[in-house]
Amino acid sequence: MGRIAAARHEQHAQARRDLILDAALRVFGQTGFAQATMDQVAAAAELSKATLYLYFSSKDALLESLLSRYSLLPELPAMLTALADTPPAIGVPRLVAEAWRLLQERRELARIIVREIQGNPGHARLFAERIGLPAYQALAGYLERWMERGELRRQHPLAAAQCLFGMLWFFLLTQELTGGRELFPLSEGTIVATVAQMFLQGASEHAHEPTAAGHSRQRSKPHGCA
Amino acid sequence: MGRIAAARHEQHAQARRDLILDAALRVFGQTGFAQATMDQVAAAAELSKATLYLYFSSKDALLESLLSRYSLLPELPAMLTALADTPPAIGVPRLVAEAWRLLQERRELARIIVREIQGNPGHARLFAERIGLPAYQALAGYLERWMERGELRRQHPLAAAQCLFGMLWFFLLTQELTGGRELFPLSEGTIVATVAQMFLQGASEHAHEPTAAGHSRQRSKPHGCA
Amino acid sequence: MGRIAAARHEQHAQARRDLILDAALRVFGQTGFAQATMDQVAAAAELSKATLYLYFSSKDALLESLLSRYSLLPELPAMLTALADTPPAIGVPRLVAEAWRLLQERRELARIIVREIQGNPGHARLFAERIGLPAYQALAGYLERWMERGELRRQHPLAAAQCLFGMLWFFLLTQELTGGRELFPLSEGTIVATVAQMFLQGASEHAHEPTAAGHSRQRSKPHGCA
Amino acid sequence: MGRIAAARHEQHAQARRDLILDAALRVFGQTGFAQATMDQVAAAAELSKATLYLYFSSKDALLESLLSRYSLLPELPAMLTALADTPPAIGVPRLVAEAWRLLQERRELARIIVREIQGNPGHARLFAERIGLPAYQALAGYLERWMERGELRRQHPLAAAQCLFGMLWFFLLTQELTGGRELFPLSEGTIVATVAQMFLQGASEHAHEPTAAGHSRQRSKPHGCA
DNA sequence: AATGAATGAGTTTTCATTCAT
DNA sequence: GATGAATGAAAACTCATTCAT
Repeated sequence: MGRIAAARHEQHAQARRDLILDAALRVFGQTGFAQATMDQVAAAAELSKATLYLYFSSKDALLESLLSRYSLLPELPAMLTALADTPPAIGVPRLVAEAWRLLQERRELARIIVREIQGNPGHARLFAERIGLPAYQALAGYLERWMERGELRRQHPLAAAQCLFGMLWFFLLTQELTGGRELFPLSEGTIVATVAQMFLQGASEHAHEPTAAGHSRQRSKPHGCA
Repeated sequence: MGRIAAARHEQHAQARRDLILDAALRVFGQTGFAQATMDQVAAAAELSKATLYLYFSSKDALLESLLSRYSLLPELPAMLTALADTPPAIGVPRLVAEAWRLLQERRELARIIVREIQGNPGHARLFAERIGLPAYQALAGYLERWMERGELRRQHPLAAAQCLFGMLWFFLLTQELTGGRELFPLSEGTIVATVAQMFLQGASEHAHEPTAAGHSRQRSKPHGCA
Repeated sequence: MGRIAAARHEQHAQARRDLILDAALRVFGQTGFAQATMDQVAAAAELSKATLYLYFSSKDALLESLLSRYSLLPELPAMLTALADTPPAIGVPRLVAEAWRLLQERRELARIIVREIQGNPGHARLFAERIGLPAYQALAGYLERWMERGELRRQHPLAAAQCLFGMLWFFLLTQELTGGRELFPLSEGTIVATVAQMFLQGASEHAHEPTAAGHSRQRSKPHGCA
Repeated sequence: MGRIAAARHEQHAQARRDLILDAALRVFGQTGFAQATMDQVAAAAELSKATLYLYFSSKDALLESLLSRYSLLPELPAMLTALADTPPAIGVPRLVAEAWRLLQERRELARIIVREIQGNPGHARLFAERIGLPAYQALAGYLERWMERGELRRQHPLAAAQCLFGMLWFFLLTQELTGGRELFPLSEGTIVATVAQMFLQGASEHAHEPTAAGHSRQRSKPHGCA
């Protein structure tokens, strides 16, 4: 097989893999990995079941590939680099809006991750290392930078990042769960605004008073007023 | 069968159901509902497989019962009633600490809910109505009361409640995922403090300035000051 | 489960195992292990396929059990002990006749052994150690005893034993192969007599002359006659 | 297509067929026909799987061809013609040595024959007619000739031939089975000598006395001797 | 009430075979 | 002539569920 033929070959194989992964994403996302059958995936890919096995050695390998290849928020690091000099008051709302949009688009993958990662240490590690950590670290880096500049309160940057993701994730989850928002009819705008605001200023009317949460770190400003 | 015998009978049946549900909780939580087998449940309950079917008509019915009977945070309404007059600065940290503790205890159920609710509208509705909403509404009621008293910023109380749960949930999730916190080594104290603080004051150093998130609601710069 | 129940239970399980092994013996012997399907075995045992798996964990395990449990000529050692003092001229023909009869009865197992043992070192070793060697050694012991008494020519007793089995085996094989002896229409009597005679006296009319096979052992007798 | 082109064409096809048969011989011999896959054969022939089907219409046809084309001991008739006037005392040992050598070389084919012929009447007939019988008849002819000359005992010549082949075959089998003669460490020389000797003179020290095997044929106590 | 035993309906996986290029 | 790609048909194995005791 000549070089050109080999290249065409690999191109075709890649296209097939993508086609199948895409079908699997839909099917696993819909039905759950364990309940989904290879028949369903084959039907979704419009291929025969046997063909799947030309490109993936087993059902498990297919899931593995799915979790390896796709990522939830790969754009996040770039996004945060672009926003590096945008202060949080502006940057965080933008970030939240964009992340929400992307998560919405990828709810299928998100569903799979949530369901299949638990109880499988291998997948969990894969996820943590390849998807979770990069996103956390990118956001934590941004937050830390603005902590240093005095715009954000000093705190554990990874923990803060998790809070932000947690709110987003949970809204995604409840939107998902309620299928068609019958129960919690929050508009997309409300969600994004609430998360951004909550992340920046919290819920208190009088911010920055010492709480009972045990932060001894004394802060001077608040009621100061010259 | 006399009345007394019938009562004894029902008592026994109830004990059996509980025994089985408890076993199922452990097995499904560990292995996932779909992957778990009735054999595993029977072994965990130290009963024969056929006996399970005396008390639950099917594997699905068992899950159904599990989701119906157990609740994640049934104590929450009572807790919030007790805290009704405790201001958020004190009440929220307490609430967070207690909720975290309870969620930790019930991570098995939490895992099942996360995995099995998705893609099953029936389960989702069940969860939302019997577990989610009560908790949200109890918390939202508390928050609303303190919004009215001017201690908390006015905002959609259900959305705010979701933010709080989202943060907690996500920490629980990541603790779970990473199996033994190798990757995100946050102490329990840090988690609770971070969530409480984030909920109350957010991440900003200078709180309560208008953000770009588009809240036109003008706020009278806290505490006047000239 | 009481002791009696447990015993009844084990008894039943053993009966089932035997039933299945017997069916497998017929099916594998007929069709060959690889070509045979578990459906065929199930049908032969008049059980459902799933039931087979209650008693044998896999198709391979079934074969394994077959080869472990059944033996081709387990009676041989006892037979030879009984014949220990019978001189070869009488004992060997009896032995041959009996062995032929038993092999005929067990041609199914013999077929399986011939086919499945090759290429599977594990099975080969199992066979050699549990079936082959015992038979060889029993026969070799008998032969050696009569070599010492001067009734049999001194030679490698294991090799001699193999010659005897080889002749029997090959007749069995050709009878098998030709299905209904159309091609080699040898009566049972002819076969047994031929083998015994060949083993005892060989084919030569003038026995015991030095052959070209390099037997330096000089023998005096033959044409001697003073 | 001209005559020359056609010839070239046929030549090429024949070369391909041989290439494939050779690969199949190795693969089937190693793995067993049923377990072997066409992929393996293709890989061994360094051709694509589809190409195999250009030259053989099916996997079965390939086996058929194998059994038809190759033969175990096609040299035997010629060998025996050459030895026709060599007396058994010399001829048989030579024959045995040569046959053993050839069988060793063709153990792959021997293995296939042993395994695949059973249970397939078609193959069995093919083998018997094309491979077995010719060899038997050639040997039987040789034996018969020397029976007539009084050098060999009168007996069923086909049966005697089978005895000889049986011993050889069985040694081949056990050598095969034990993989590397760990259990029966017989040298090639011992095997050949034992078989030849056993065939010629049997195992008895005092040959040619009447045995219990029921040979009514009275033998005149070799060479009278008063 | 409890359970050992049995199984039908599926699921994953394999492989001989075909066909467009 | 050769082959990469595709697949229908079948086989091993599983498991929720039933039933006789």
